[in-house]
Order: sequence, then C-alpha cells, then structure tokens
Amino acid sequence: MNYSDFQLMVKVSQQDICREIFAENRKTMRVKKEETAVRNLERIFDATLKISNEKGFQAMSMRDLSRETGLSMGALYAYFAGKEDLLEMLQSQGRAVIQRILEEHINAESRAVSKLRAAVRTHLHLSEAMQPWFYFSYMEAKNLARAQRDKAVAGELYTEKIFADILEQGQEEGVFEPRDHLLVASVIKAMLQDWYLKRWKYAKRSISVDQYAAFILEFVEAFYLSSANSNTVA
Amino acid sequence: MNYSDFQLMVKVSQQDICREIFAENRKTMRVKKEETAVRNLERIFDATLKISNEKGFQAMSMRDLSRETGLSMGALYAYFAGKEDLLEMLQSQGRAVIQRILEEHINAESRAVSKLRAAVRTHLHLSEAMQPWFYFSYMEAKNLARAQRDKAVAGELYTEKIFADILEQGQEEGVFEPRDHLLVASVIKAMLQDWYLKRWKYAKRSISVDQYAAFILEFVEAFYLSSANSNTVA
DNA sequence: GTCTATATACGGATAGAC
DNA sequence: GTCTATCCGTATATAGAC
Repeated sequence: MNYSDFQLMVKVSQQDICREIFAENRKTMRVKKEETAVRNLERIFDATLKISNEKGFQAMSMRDLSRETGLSMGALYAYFAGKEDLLEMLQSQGRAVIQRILEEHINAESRAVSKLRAAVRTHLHLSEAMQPWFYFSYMEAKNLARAQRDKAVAGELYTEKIFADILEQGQEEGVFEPRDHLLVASVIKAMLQDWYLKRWKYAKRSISVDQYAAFILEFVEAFYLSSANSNTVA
Repeated sequence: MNYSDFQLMVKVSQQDICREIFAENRKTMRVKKEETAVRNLERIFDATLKISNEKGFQAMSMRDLSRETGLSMGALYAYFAGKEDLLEMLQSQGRAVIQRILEEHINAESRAVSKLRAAVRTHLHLSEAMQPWFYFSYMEAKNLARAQRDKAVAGELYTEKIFADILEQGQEEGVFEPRDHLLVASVIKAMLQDWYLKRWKYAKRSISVDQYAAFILEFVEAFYLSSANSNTVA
C-alpha cells in the first residue's frame, strides 16, 4: 500500500468514527441530520486541532473556534455541551482510528521481524497522516480531566506493549538477542514521537517518513543483532 | 562527581543566576534588597513550574500563584511586570544554568567516546535535577511569544549540535563508523527528552538515571560499532 | 440549524493603605 | 515590601429570534 492510499484509508476511517460519535450522542446533540452533523464535526475537529496546536487548547476561545469554523457560537453548542465535551469527542475519535488501523496492519504479519517493520512504518505513516491529532494529544494530555488523562496514559502503554511483545516474540523465534525489551520499546516510542513532535525539523532537513522509518529500523536492528552487547539494565 | 554533589552544584548555580537576573532588572523591580529578592524569585519560579506542569502556564492564574507562593498579587507584581515577563525570566534562568553546566562537563573530556558519555550522563543528570524546568520548557515552547520561541528552538538545535559534533569527531578519530550523525544526534535527543517527559513511567519501573544513561550509551554505541549496517539516509 | 445578543464569572493588572 | 480592594476586559454558555 502506498502512502496516498494510506491517507485515503485514514480519511475514510475518520469519517466512519465521526458517524459513530454522532450516533452515540444523538440524544444530546441538537442537530439531527447525519450528513450535516458529520460534515460539521469534521470541521470543528480540524479547527480545534489547528488553533490548539498554535496556542494551546486552554487558550483557544470559543470565539476563535467560531471564526475558524465559520459557525456561530450558538451553532457550535449544538454539537457539544462545552469545551470539555469537545475534547473528549476529539480524543476518542483519534484513538479509535489509530487502534483500528494499527492492529489491522500488524496482525497481517506473522514473523517478529516483519511485525516490527510493519509496526514502525504504520505508526509513522499514521502520525504523518494525523499529525495534528498526535501532536495535540501529546501536548494536551496533562491538561485533561482525570478520566481522559487515564485513557491517554493507557494509549501510551498500549503502543509500548505492542512493541515489547514483538521484540519478545523475536527472541523466542531466535532472531533477536535477549534484551530489556520493555526499555527498548519505550525508546522506540520516543523516537516515533519525535517524528510528529518535531516535524518542522525533519521537514526542513528534507527527511521523508520512509527514510526516517528505515533509519529507526536499522538503529534498532543493529542493537538486537550485535551479540557484543551486554544489556546491563535487567 | 556523585549525584548529590551534582544536585548541590545545580542548586548553587540556580541561585547565582537568580542573583544575576535581579541585578539586570534592578531598575524595574520594586524590591531592592538582594537577599529578599533572590529568595522570593526562587519561590516564584518553583511555584510557577509546579502549577504550570499540572495545568499549563496559560491556565495558571495569578491567584493560583499567589496562593502557592504565599505572596499577595500586589507583592508578585513587585518582581515582574506581568505573566510574559515572569515567563521570560524563568526561561532565561534555566537556559543559563544548563549551558554553563553542560559545557563545563563536556569540555573536561577530550576523546569522542568520553565526550559522548559525559554529554549523555550530564544531560540526564541535569534534567533529573531540574526536571520541572525541562518539562515546562518542552510543553510550553509553542505557546511562547516569537522571540522566546526562537530561543527555545535555538536551544534544541544547540544541544543537538553538541552531539552531532561529538559523533563527527569520533569518526575522525576512527573509533566510530560513518553514519548520518545529525540524524543520530536527533534521536539521541529524543531519548534524553523521554527521560524527563515520562519520568512517572521510569520511576514506576524503578529505572534509575544511571541505568537509563548506560542503556542509551549501549544502544548508540552498538549502532556506531556495527559495520554490518549501511546507513541509507545519507 | 443557525444566528445575535446577553448573563454571569473570572482573569490580569493597579491604586493606595500600612 | 507587602497587603486589600477594585477596575476592566474577555471567557463560557445560554436565550430566544429567524
């Protein structure tokens, strides 16, 4: 699958989730026509990400959001009960899309080496296609209310565990050396996060997402194949 | 130097910088006695970091800060002209401490391998001793005004260049394989940042700063010593 | 469904007493 | 040096017209 097909798939998945969100909140939303609701929800989400990533979610006023979406303040409140509510919808939409696509791509592979490559590449492609969402979630996580923050932390640990499990499987297959897989998984995650957190830097240096993926994989694989290393952190 | 000596050195350095800040802003501050000013500036900085790291700098009200420091709103404004001003002082204080200590420790070494180890360890120790400041700077960077944001970006690139230069030197010394040093430097930075951004995670897993440092060094050194690798990103 | 107008509250900043 | 009291702008959220 090439990247533009991937982008399309993400876009479709995002709309699907918007439709599901609309279905779930049908009682509370004052808007009743699905087509209108989904279209405006997407606009609202995009605008929220754009403004928040410039000045922060707290600093984004409803007037800002009104201006950016072209909807009046009154209209906005037909879609959500308040800022908190908007935040929750936006978060759950993104999480749902990511989980769906990530698992789909990893489960298509069986051997550890292929799984590792699929996981790294898919995660990078996802964060490329949904960069504003990833950036937002990372930066705003600490400002979320308790329940939302817990879900964000769970998401972090979930991704990390995916990588740790793959590395463990590789050791069982005899293709990877024994290492502290969880610690390696956490630094892999750190490197993946750098891609969407410092996108300006990589863009400026003309490093493509595929080049970055190849580099990360070489880096990790070198560590897993070098038997000279003793992993001191047990 | 053990870690508790290091902590003490950082603390002293922070006070020194507070004194310098006071000297620079003597005209505008309504407080005139150095001892009082330095003591209260430290309290104000600590409180700002504490509150901001919980809910964000924007969301921190002057009333919050007043409560946390025990100083009244009026008293606070004797130390700075407004929130923007406070932010600038806090940022410049941290940057000054970091630059001073980092260069001191790296310049004490001559060979690349030793420099790399000193740089990684010192950076991790610094971010351990000043975790709230590092966390704050990372999270609030995008919300800063133009001039401040530029300085934050410059700081990011400055640290990265330190690492890239060391790796380059290692290649010249013939102890490191040729690689894309700048790209490696940026992922090293990402791993160092993970330490202070996800401190809760490493604390929970009982991984010490020295264990983390050892791990990062093994990881990087494995990549630089494995001749099997072809660095595709040129 | 969407708009305009407004209620209510909270934040930054200052004045002036002590 | 520090405090209390207050001004004034701006934010969220809603009411009610179209």
